[in-house]
Amino acid sequence: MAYDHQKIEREWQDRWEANGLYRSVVDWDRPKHYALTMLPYPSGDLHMGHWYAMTPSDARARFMRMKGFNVLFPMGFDAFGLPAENAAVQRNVHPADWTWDNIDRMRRQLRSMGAMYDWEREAVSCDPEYYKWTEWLFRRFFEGDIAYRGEAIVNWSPTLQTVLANEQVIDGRDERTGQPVVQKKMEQWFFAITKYADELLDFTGIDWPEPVKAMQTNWIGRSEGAEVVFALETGDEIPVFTTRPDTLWGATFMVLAPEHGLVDALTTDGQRAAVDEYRTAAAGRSEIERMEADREKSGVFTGGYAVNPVNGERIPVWIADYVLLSYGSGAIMAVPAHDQRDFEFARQFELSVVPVIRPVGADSLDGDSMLESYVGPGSMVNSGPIDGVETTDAKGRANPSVAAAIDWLSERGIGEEAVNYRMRDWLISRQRYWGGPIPMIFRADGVIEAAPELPVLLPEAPAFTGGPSPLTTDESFLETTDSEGEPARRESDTMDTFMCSSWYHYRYLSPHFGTAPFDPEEAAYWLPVDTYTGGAEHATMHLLYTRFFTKAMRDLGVFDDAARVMVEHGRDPEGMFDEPMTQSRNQGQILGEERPGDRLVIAGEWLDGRFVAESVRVDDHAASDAGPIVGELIRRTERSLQVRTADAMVTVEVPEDAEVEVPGIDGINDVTQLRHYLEVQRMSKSKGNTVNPDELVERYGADTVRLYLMFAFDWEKGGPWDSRGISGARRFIEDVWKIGTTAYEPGSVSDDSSLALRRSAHQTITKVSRDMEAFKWNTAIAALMTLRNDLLDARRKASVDLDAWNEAANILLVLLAPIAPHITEEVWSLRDNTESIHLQAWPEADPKIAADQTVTLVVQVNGKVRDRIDVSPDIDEETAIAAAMASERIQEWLTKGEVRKVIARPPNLVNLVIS
RNA sequence: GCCCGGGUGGCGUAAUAGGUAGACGCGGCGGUCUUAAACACCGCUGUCCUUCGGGGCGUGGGGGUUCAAGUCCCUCCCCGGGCACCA
Repeated sequence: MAYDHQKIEREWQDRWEANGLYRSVVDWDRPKHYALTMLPYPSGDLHMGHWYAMTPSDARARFMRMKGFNVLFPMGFDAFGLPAENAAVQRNVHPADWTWDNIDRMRRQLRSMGAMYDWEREAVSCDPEYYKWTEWLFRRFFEGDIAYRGEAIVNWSPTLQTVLANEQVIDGRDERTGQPVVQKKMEQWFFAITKYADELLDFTGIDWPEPVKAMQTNWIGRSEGAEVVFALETGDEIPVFTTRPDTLWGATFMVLAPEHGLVDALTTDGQRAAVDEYRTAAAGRSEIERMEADREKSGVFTGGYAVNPVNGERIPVWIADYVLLSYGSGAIMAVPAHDQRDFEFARQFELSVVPVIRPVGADSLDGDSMLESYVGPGSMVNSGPIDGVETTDAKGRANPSVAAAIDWLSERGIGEEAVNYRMRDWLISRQRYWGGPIPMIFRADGVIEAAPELPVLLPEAPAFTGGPSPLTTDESFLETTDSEGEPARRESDTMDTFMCSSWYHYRYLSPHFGTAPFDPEEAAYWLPVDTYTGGAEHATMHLLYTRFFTKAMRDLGVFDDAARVMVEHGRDPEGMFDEPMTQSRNQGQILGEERPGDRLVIAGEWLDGRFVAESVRVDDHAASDAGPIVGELIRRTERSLQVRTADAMVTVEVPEDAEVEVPGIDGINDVTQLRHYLEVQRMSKSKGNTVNPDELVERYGADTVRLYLMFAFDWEKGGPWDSRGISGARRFIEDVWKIGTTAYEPGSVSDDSSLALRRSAHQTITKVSRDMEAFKWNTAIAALMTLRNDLLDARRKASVDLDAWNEAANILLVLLAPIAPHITEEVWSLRDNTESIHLQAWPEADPKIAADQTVTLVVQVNGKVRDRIDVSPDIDEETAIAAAMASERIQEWLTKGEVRKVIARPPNLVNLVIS
């Protein structure tokens, strides 16, 4: 019987769905496991990256189920977002239609994976049944003072006509489109994520990848120091945050951000023109320009002065764009002697430099002659009350000089200990149509209140122009009445789509629940998520937001009902709602395959230093002297080719009338049909290096594709696709088919052979169990391939008894079931089993059978392997040494010197040190 | 510049606690089968030397600890990711 993957996979997918094999139901008598994969955006087609992210997590969920857990493994769609609006503008389809069509297509493609998703739990974030509760959460956040309206300088994308959160801006560009972002002052909705900064820095009790924890920690950017108030001569006061209050005595000037509110009042008439000019220039400077490396310090003196509160000195106040309004108070005290930026600024504008730290084991510094700031340890000088105090490299109060300064400042009421964060509050307003409406209304009397009725539905027939959001002009949407029945206006902004994905794992529990975001009965059993997998690119956005959401929901009592149900069932709710996901893992990325360019033979002539082609011919085997230019095509445009010849890189111009010949492509050829070199990079349609999973599934079957993806890469790393390697995966699957479906006929059977096969099988159980627990798919499959090799070897020799054969074959099938669910199910049922293989208990290795009968004792002389001897695994030290000494090969080495030392690690190693 | 990963055959990768480097697969080479090719099957495959017993070298470079280092320490180089005038 031949292996027909198409028939088998289709049939089993239908049967599993029909008999509800993957329905998950609360069962308090069984341990639960909530497995979750980051939900996809319904972009249209499933690509290799989806398969790479989703099939291993499916295998993990299946493994946990066979291990005895009641597993919940849901799937859904992150369905709001910009591409739907772009499609609306470009192709005149409604975003909802475009989105739902894509979801239908992706659901079909997802089914072809053979994953164990419980589709009755599916949630789609653009469904009113879903976004009603996103709005509801916004309202709770508003009532609980987490959501607030604030004015701030925001990142405005002219391309997208919307604002973006800080996290969504990378190198001054929008992380999605790569288009520039400008600074703009606007009133918007924010979430007070900074209230949770300290709790978000605490990762105790959650098993998350170290790099993600590090990235979140860096992103939050906590720094400890003091806030000190400087009085201005105008009578105003400016609070300043500093991590080095101990260096206050060395503060010789102050710098404000150009946008700082007190700049106007401070500026003297004589400086006004210069200040205004600088401020205009700074405002026009894009974020990208401001971040250009090695920029010279720029700034302008305001003409105003402040008083250093620790010594009463009059210090000048400058403005400069190296001080950011968004960090701290937008003002700094400058200590040029001990801060490199301040030092550069001081030298640039000839401001005084006063050292207050004497370096360890060195003379006092000289402010006039020093060449760079000093930031190392030493002792305080010129610092009045803290003179002589030691200063170290430690941060905050752990540094004695900082602690002394803070104490002194607070005693006097000049300043106090303070903590500052790099992270800003989360800006969630988006000037878009295709998102969850922010359920707020602006009353005629100026009061802002929550919409009384939810959901606030998106209008169905928006007018898309490609310009500003259609919601801003849709009167039928905007006109509403407030809680007192008076006319009012709706908020026209929608919510950042990261809001939808911050709580979807709760909606999955009960996607149709009508009275709360989730059913407390389900939540009490399933929460929290036990295993969460996805891409590391979400480390500082999605994964930080979702942690914040859970904590805010907890504090607003959203989980109270679930906690009560937990108690009823004897489960302690303490700590259950502090973090959304207990364990998290990241998969790497599948990149495109490297591809050589065509080998070209080009005829033509040199003209003004350029080569102009008359004919271009593809010939993979052309000798390097077959024409004037022969080499690999590296890059091409419509009229020029870059060719790497044996010794040079040549740019060839191809006029329209040049003759192009590409064998295998009929008709008149042109340069665009030439294949250029492609290095390893991300798969993308425009580069033409995508691999279509649907085609591979049709040709090889989902089981082979799943197996290959899990075998060929270190899952956490990913790497470039290699189209050749998949044949090995297919061969393995076919061997499993043969092993399982072809009757085994024992020949001259030996107990040793039978036991050896059983040993191999039981050792495989141990390895595969350990590897699957740790997401090490490649080594789990390598172990299964070894067992396959042993089974094929046993069949060839016909030397094992039937029981041993069957036991090993069954173990192979059951261990492979999570990775290749269809073929294992089919073979299992062909072997006269009536219950699904996916309901079988995960096998336990019998240590007696798995134990090796002999092990290889390595004998080293001076640390180099000189012989190997088979010995019993429980050999004692004395016997091992004796066996080593007795070896003929070792005897020879022993003649070369005297044994000085013997190290024995029975049963694996004996090392003889001779000299 | 700072913070994380990482560097092992032609390629993807593997190596619980410092103890046989290269498991497993791809590719390659040789053979069987075939009129032939493909498939399948069998064998070999880090590298150099070899009297075919074996020996030298080998995990980015250099140094160190140890009986023993891919693994630990110091230092440098390269690649990937994150952050970056953060007071």
